Amino acid sequence: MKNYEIESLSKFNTVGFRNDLISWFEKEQRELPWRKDQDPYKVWVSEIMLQQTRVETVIPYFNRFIEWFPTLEDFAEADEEKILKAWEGLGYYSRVRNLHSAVKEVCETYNGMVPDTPEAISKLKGVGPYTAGAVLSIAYGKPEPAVDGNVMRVLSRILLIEEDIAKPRTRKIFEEAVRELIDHGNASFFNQALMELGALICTPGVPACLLCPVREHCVAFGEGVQAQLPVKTKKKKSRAVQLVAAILTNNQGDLLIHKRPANGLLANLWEFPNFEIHNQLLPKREVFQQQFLDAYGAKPEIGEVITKIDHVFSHLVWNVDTFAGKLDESIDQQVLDKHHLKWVSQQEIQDYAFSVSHQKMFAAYTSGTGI
DNA sequence: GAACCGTGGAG
DNA sequence: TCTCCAAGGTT
Repeated sequence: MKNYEIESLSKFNTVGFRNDLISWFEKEQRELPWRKDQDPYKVWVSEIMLQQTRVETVIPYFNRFIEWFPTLEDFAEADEEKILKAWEGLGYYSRVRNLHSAVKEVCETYNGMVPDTPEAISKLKGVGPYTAGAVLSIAYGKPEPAVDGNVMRVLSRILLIEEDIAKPRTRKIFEEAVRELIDHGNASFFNQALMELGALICTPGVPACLLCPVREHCVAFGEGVQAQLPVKTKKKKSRAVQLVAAILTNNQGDLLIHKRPANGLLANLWEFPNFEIHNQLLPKREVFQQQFLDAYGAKPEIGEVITKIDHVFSHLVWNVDTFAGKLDESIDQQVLDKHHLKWVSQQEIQDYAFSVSHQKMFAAYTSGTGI
């Protein structure tokens, strides 16, 4: 049953479209590290990394990841600190924790074989409808749709679909379209070709239609409306959060770091002690001192601001005033453990995964000059 | 369904 | 500077 009839699909030259699309892909596809073989583990890792992330960004992370964890078993056995370090700077860190959990599940429940059915693979943590279809088609050749932003943009133009692609329910319309169009003999190339076309030719804004291998099939191009598609409503703007942070040293020159909670923003990553500023009545230095004292029972000496950081997340902004300071009085080990605090040397700090915002603070601290 | 969850690059 | 975005998923 379908609740949306795609007008142009009845008289659409499906076979011609498939052939033109796949022929183009065979000739023009980029050489990418995850295309060297069809190891389901590597395909899976690449698809998770590529979620909301550009190919050029992913390439070095993928190569290092496979060096560190060549097989599914290697990754399953890795500790949490190491997997977060492998993901440091990539963003959306729940991806790697979910992947780790799912890979361990595959080792225990599926004897180390990545599932090859939609039902089984979709139950794995972090594997949604797109990733399920991508792994099934690319690694196993199964004719399952893998509808991402590229596919929705490309098909919205080819088939002149004007549904709002920002709405979750719209994805189902495109999945139905792909089920009609997909090449059952080469689902892997068909799905990859749709995405590659979206990345290289059928781009947002003004697409390169003169270079497009399937423009004769494209309804939007025929009507000259390709630049108006896809229809996508805007997201609302993010809120700002004021923070005060400090890089604190003790008498041995060690640095105080804090492990973030297991859930929420930047979960399980390390950071320098920081607090949210709710009301701006006191100088920020004193806000930090007071909050630190209330939280941990010690009062640091705080120097000058070493850097002001505006860090943009997907749905909020941090404005962080960062100080350098000293903490002469020692904090009891039990208190450190309870609050997930730790003293580390400047050498040891390299082994801990930090968010980019805190890497910026540390860079300002080590460069000494600040600002 | 809307909000949450990162980052860096392009226009 | 600002907006949008890039191979989404979870709650």
